[in-house]
Amino acid sequence: MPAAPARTFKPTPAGRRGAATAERILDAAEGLFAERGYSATTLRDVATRVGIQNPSLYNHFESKEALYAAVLERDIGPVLEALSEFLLDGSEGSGDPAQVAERVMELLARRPRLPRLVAHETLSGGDQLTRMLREWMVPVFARAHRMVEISPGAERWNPDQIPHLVLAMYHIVIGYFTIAPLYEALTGDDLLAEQALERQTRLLREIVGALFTSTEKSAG
Amino acid sequence: MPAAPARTFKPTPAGRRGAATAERILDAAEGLFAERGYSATTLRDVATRVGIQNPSLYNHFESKEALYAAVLERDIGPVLEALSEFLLDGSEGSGDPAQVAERVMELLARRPRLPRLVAHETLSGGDQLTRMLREWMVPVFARAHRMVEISPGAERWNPDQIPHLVLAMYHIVIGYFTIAPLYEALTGDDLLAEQALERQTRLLREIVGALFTSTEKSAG
Amino acid sequence: MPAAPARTFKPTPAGRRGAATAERILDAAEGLFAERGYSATTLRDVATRVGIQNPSLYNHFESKEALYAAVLERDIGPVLEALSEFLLDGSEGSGDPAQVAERVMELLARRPRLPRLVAHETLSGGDQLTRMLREWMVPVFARAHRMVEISPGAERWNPDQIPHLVLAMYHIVIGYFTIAPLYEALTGDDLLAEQALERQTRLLREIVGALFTSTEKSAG
Amino acid sequence: MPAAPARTFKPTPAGRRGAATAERILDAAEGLFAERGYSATTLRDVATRVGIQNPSLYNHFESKEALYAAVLERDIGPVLEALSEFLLDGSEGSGDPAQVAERVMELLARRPRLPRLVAHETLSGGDQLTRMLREWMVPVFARAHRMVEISPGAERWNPDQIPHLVLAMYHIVIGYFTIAPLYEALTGDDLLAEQALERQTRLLREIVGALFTSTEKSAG
DNA sequence: GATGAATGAGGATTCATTCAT
DNA sequence: AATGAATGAATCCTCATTCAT
Repeated sequence: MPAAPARTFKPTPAGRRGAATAERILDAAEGLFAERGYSATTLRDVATRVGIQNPSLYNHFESKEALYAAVLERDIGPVLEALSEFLLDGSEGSGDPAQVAERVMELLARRPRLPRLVAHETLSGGDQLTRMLREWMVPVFARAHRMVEISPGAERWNPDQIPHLVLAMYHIVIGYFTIAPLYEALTGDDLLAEQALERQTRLLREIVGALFTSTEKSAG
Repeated sequence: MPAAPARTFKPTPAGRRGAATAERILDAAEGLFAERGYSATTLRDVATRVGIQNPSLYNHFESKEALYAAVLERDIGPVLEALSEFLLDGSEGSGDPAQVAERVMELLARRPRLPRLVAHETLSGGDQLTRMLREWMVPVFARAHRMVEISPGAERWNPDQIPHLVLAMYHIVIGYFTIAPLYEALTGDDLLAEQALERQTRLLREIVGALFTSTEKSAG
Repeated sequence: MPAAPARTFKPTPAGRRGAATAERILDAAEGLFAERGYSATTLRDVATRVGIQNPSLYNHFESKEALYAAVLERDIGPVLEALSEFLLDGSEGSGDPAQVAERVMELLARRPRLPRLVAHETLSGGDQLTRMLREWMVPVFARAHRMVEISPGAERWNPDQIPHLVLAMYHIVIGYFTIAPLYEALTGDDLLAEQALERQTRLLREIVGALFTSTEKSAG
Repeated sequence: MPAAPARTFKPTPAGRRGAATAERILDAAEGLFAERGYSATTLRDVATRVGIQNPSLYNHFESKEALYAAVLERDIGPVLEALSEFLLDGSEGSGDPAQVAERVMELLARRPRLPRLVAHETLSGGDQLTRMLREWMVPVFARAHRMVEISPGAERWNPDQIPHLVLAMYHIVIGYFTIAPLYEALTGDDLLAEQALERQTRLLREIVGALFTSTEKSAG
């Protein structure tokens, strides 16, 4: 991981507006990487968005790749961490798919660009960059897998379908955020608006309810 | 390397070389664009994969963008067309979500790189290139929307949830194919293997069944 | 000089409109070279203007340079030849600057693109291509030089001014045709229209009259 | 190699290298554009002549066209400005064709590459680039036009010949400088040598004298 | 910490030319 | 005689990166 001197404290070290430069670079980069992906994003774009000259980026990050890694880490890290925590610490509801879904929606709603970053990453293939993702994804998927196995309606699923089911849930969630910009361009509706997010959360709850609940009972 | 129908019988009979060059270029480009997306794909890569020199591409396509458009058209066109046909002709089962899902899986299974192309496209934003996608997506989504509205169990959903529901189904399907390479890299399992595809189809059917079926009755 | 099989006789060897292809190529090339000069003219432009495919040019001319040379030869050749003839054969009036000027105007008026070709050539420097020009220019200039020397009023000029004087006349004539397109773009007036050409001829005659006439009076 | 003020005292003190790089680029470009015209000049040639790597040009000019425009502006601007000033301020002699001619010769003698630039421009047609030229040319020509009208001897010319007359003078002047390199290649004489320039100035004065002087006698 | 200048590598594209058909 | 396909060389330009200031 790069030099990312994130979390400096100096409150705007003179002349600098708002956050420390490194942070502002991360913000700009996050936006651009999320919009266009890694290779379609140029450092000049990033610098321009920050309002600095592009060589200045190198005072904060060793390379484009390092910057990208820093963005991923900053963004994905906390979310996956929070999720892991919730899931693995056995917090209340951590075993209930519905509550997990809700929690994930909550987390992502606050970082709506993250899913696009992840999507770009997973699309662009399994290079080294994904290492981080892998490290976090694998255990989370494993946990989700177990969660499904022990959920009420588990008997409904063939064991070898469970990974597919987990993937399906994953795609519903990630895809929703990912497609938001295009959806807005097409329909004019903002999927990231609070109301829409609530609708989606409710939908998710219902889907989970329909899938992970003992059919007979839940119906009875 | 994909199914690229390269290696025609005659091992390039020295001279008739360019027989179906355009087609071979499209194949190569399809693969690369699907793997890496537009901007991460260089024309040199394409040319190399075809086994020609990169300026030769210009004998067949006017520009990188034109090549990309041609790939999209060749790939997406027929599938969406087939789908539209199926959906709009009122063919048998065209109103049944389960059968539609099945049909879509069938179509995509034969062109597994297509979903990645679409994913790259929808991710990279609403440029002009997506026009084609839009033109096809919008009516298909509209149709899906209507289909849900009249499906049994429709009363379970809030009207404004239906678009979300359609998106969810869309993402389950597209996401599955999209993540296949990464999934294989992570777990060793090939989601595009016949068995896996069958599992996914069955899963889809069950999900659809669970979601688009009158609850009371199915319960009763 | 190239293979330029100019002057074929076959009257349109089947399917071909109008002149033989080689001639049509020369026409197109003449126009483009005159407009844009050698390096700004592409063979594709030429071919397009002829209505053929650019490799076909090579059936008629060995190379771009050969084509250029052929154009120059076809265009400049006859004019300079006619001029030389007129000048050197001692035709009537061949020693009278006014009549020479008139004759030159006459010749150029019929080939108004020629001066631009010459201008491009003389501008683009003394490469090999100019050889032909040199071969023709030098004797003509020499002749003009002598003509001035023996003209009435010659005593008005310093001997070492005579080359300058010849150049001046040359530039008045060549420049007039050369600037025609720009002039038209700027003012809307077509310098190549018959009336304008007449005006210019008259002007030339008067200038020559004023410069190459015994100055006894003006001196007296 | 031209007057390029390269080789500043400090032999490029390693680091401050780029001192007046932009200026040196303009010098090099001026030379090449004047020699060969726009499209025959490659940026690599320019860079090589400057002694830098060709992408470095882009640190100083946005594109080849921008560089070209900058050259034109730097070169043509001041001269036309000086000329305009002289002509329009009613400076002493600004109404006297002979003195104007002299002044122009003076100005051009100091920037002998300028006429070639102008010639290339006027030859290569009326693209946008010529805008600057047009803007300057039109009023200057208009002024010259008026000047001729009120000069003694004006009654000798038909009103509609006056533009032709102005053009003729223009071509004598511009053509002289333009043909210098070729002339030297052909004859060995350098038209830009001081002596030659004086001869040409004198010639010009005499021509103007002969043309713009009350001709009562010659007419009578 | 910021930046102007420089650059090697590469990227899309054009061009003149060749060759087999 | 014409052309579709192919190509080496070159062109303009971009990009990530370095370095001295």
